[in-house]
Amino acid sequence: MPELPEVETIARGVDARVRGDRIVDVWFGTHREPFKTPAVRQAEGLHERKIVSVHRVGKHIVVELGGENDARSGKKPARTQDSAIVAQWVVHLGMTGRLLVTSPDAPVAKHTHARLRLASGRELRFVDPRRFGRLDFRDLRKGQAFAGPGAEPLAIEPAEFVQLFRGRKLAIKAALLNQTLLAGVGNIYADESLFRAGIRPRRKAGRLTRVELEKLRLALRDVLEHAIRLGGSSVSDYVDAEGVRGFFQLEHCVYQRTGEPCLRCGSTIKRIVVAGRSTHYCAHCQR
DNA sequence: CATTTCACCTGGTGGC
DNA sequence: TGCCACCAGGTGAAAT
Repeated sequence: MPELPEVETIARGVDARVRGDRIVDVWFGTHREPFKTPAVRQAEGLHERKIVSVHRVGKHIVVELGGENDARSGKKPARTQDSAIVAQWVVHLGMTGRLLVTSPDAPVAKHTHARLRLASGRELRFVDPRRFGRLDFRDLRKGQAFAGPGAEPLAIEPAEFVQLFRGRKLAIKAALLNQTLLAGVGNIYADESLFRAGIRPRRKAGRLTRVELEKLRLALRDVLEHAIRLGGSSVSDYVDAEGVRGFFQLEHCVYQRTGEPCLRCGSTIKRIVVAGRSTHYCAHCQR
């Protein structure tokens, strides 16, 4: 489901609704859980924490947590140092994951794997039919702070961008999808940015010129920023934290437009497979 | 090490 | 209506 613009949209929406709230009850499903940290340990760590903020790192959603969760020992939670971040809940949505803020009496969707009841009465729910998503709890006092791999496509400078691909023999499309190089780019925005930069997906990453790479960096940044403004791409079932669809799918130039005319030159959009992923491009506009 | 392939899942779609 | 093949926005382990 989600690439950088969708994850950014969701993180902003969740942040707006749960920032400052407190987790008062935690429920995890048990059926082959998509969890990095065992559900029991996550539930213990999340209980009675304050949600300080929610933001995006690459395709990950990081929930910053404060407060002492000593409710289990019967003591009242400490209120003084609430805003100091002591832990993180890291959510990766995989292909079909959703992070939803609901009212407590909203019907529980099939494939709901986690429910966090909040002091405000709302619930934060993780739903993921395909179970490619991951949930992870990190205790900062144990030095487990989350650091996403890869550079941020919205912030990377020209020289660093060039350096990422130097000497690499893999296809530029495959390189864009590699999260340890750039974090957050997936299949849609790889295809769309390569179209806008006029570069064929199968070109070897290390053979691109400095000028081409700068065109690509700017195309990627523009496409991602534009998509964020439109709330992401709703290709099948993607929705934001409120269940609202995005609109960038209406602006796709090549992605899932196989056989249709190129919006720029009119020639037919082709579909090939690169790095095991379907890849869409215009053979006339991309060289 | 760099790169490629494939398994992991459920669900939707379109052909017959 | 049903059955089946194929496709799907992501990763990371295993193979090359």
